[in-house]
Amino acid sequence: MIQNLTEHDREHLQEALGKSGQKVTPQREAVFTVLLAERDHPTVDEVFHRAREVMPGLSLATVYNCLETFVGCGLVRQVNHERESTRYCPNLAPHAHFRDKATGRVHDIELPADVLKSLRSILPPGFDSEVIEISFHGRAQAKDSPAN
Amino acid sequence: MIQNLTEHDREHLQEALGKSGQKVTPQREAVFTVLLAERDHPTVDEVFHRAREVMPGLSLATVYNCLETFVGCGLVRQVNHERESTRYCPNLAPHAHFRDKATGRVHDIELPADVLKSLRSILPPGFDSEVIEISFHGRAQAKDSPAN
DNA sequence: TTGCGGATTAGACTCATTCTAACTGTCTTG
DNA sequence: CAAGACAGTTAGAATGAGTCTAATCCGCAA
Repeated sequence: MIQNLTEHDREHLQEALGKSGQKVTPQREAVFTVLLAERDHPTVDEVFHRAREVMPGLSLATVYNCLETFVGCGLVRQVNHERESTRYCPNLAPHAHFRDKATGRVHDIELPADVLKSLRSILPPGFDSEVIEISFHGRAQAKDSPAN
Repeated sequence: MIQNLTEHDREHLQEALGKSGQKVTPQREAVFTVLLAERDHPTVDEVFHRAREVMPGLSLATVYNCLETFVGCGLVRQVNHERESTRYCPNLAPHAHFRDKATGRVHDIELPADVLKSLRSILPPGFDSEVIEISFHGRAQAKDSPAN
């Protein structure tokens, strides 16, 4: 089920970690692989269980550590909805999130540059934003393949 | 410091509670008063401490209950940022939130109808959203009066 | 006056996340 | 090779926001 990383993804991992002076470890590779394998915005716990199948000794603390590291070097994004468990997403393109009320599933919604721009424009002068989070909450019609 | 409710606000409270079959109680009035008095997006704990000054016997559980009730009948909105404590906001007009990295303070950012509309337009067909949350995270220049 | 039901209360509990301290493995330098 | 340094990993304890529970309170109706 969980494939190995492609050469390309492995380099991506290596480069991002390297830039902030960190190394590729088997654990980090396993966690990263899990994130890329199924892009369904898993929680830490879900990542933990999936990665365990491949690396049984892996500890929960390490999964937290890896994910934090990845976020720190820009490899993945955190997704928070209300006070639910944090989810992780390897999609780095600007996008919003839609959480389906019925299933709890999170879908990525593409965010066109002009919309992003108009959104930035509502900030009064003096406000300088690095991160914008946009999340919708509602119902999605069927369509069970998660929109990446 | 904490004024009594204006007649207008009291009616607003009464009406909203009444609509969902609930009553105005001294505790609810106190909590609501606190929310209106200082619109700085307080956490539950902050609401608790402020309301205590006026009603010393008030319990934390009740503050949670009141706030949940208010959210349920549309009197206030919850504001979540990452995994920090939930904050509460009596501003019902559509608006985004800006969290100042330096101070942690949350500012309301007016959200013009056309921006809101363009935002809604990015949802693919089949996605029906009831709630949109937009939050910025960055630095705000000085200006210590919270932009309501 | 009795009883009902919503509201309130204190404290126990949950559970995601963070912290701590010990351990591992690798790299360096002597 | 030995010794130290050091990042990374680990299990389990600690934290803390939020929820649950069971007892109590209070206004009102029978």
